[in-house]
Amino acid sequence: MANLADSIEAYLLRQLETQSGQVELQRAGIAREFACVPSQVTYVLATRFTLERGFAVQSRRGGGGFVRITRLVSRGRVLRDILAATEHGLAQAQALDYLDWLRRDGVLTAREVAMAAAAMDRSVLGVQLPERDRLRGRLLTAMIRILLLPDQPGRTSRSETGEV
Amino acid sequence: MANLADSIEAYLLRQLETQSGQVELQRAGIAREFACVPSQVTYVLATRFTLERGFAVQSRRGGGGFVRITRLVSRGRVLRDILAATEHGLAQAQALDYLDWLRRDGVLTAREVAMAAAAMDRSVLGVQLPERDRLRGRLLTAMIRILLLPDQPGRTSRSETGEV
DNA sequence: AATCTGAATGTCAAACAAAGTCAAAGCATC
DNA sequence: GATGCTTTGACTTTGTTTGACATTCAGATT
Repeated sequence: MANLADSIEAYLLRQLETQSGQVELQRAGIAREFACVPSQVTYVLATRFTLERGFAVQSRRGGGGFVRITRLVSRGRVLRDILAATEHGLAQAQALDYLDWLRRDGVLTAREVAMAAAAMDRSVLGVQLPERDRLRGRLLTAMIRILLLPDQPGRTSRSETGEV
Repeated sequence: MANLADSIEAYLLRQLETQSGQVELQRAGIAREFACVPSQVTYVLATRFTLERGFAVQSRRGGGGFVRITRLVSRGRVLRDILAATEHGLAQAQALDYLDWLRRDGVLTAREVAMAAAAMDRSVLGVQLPERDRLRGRLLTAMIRILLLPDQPGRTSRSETGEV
């Protein structure tokens, strides 16, 4: 248990504990504290602070750059099932079922469902079939995930790469 | 996130808020207030207060010179541009600008914007570049179009179930 | 009128500051 | 000894800050 990645993970979890579920840090700063290369931190984020484990990571490069970790509000098992199922592709009919379910559960509004459904329509996706279902899966995952963030980060200007 | 450009942007947005949508200032003055070079202000104006984001910047040099920022209003054009995006394809940054626009204009809620933005992220789309922008264009068009259709669910809450 | 002058803003590229990627090397574990 | 996590580092990409220099304008002076 005494490996670097685990230590960094533990440290970040502690931070998340004290701040309430959201922490903003500098990759290089953490790297200095743990005397390791910055990409080690990236590794920890990529392997430990994933969607499946209930975290979202956002970041920005350049001067004043940062990495922000957010613990998602859990919506229980069903949601997790959807996210899991979704990873390996998703047929249109299935997607519609999920959306309907999410609406009844109060996770999504009717408008949001309409939007998501429109986006996942096969004619819109365009790609050919094995890949199409995968793309649809990625779309639904991404959309649900973002809505699970406790507080919508009010669009900070430029890109802010999504990074799981 | 304590970088200069963001601070200046925030300051200017506050100004715009108090004045109703139009503010006139001196580049050198702002620069003094923030203890930075004047061109820093130019940078902020160039990256944040663009036409795409719904601002117009006018200025005059020389004695009595000034910089005037105006917040534009006109949803017609944006919608038209968006719907046209299907054909031409749409870069991610451009898409975000459109969304932000629509939110300020009251067409979309913050959640809807977040959702659409998540769906259009390059990492989610996955496809390679010439096609990726086209796909993004189709997505946004489809999502917006569905909301514009008559007899779609209206823009009213989903409240009671509260919290994401 | 024409010119001078000083007060503004504009431009552009270089330096700086982050974070992201990816593959290769290192280490456990079965 | 094959497999799968970790660790490292070189390189890339994105975003910010600075400064030197150019341009433009209003008003004062000829």
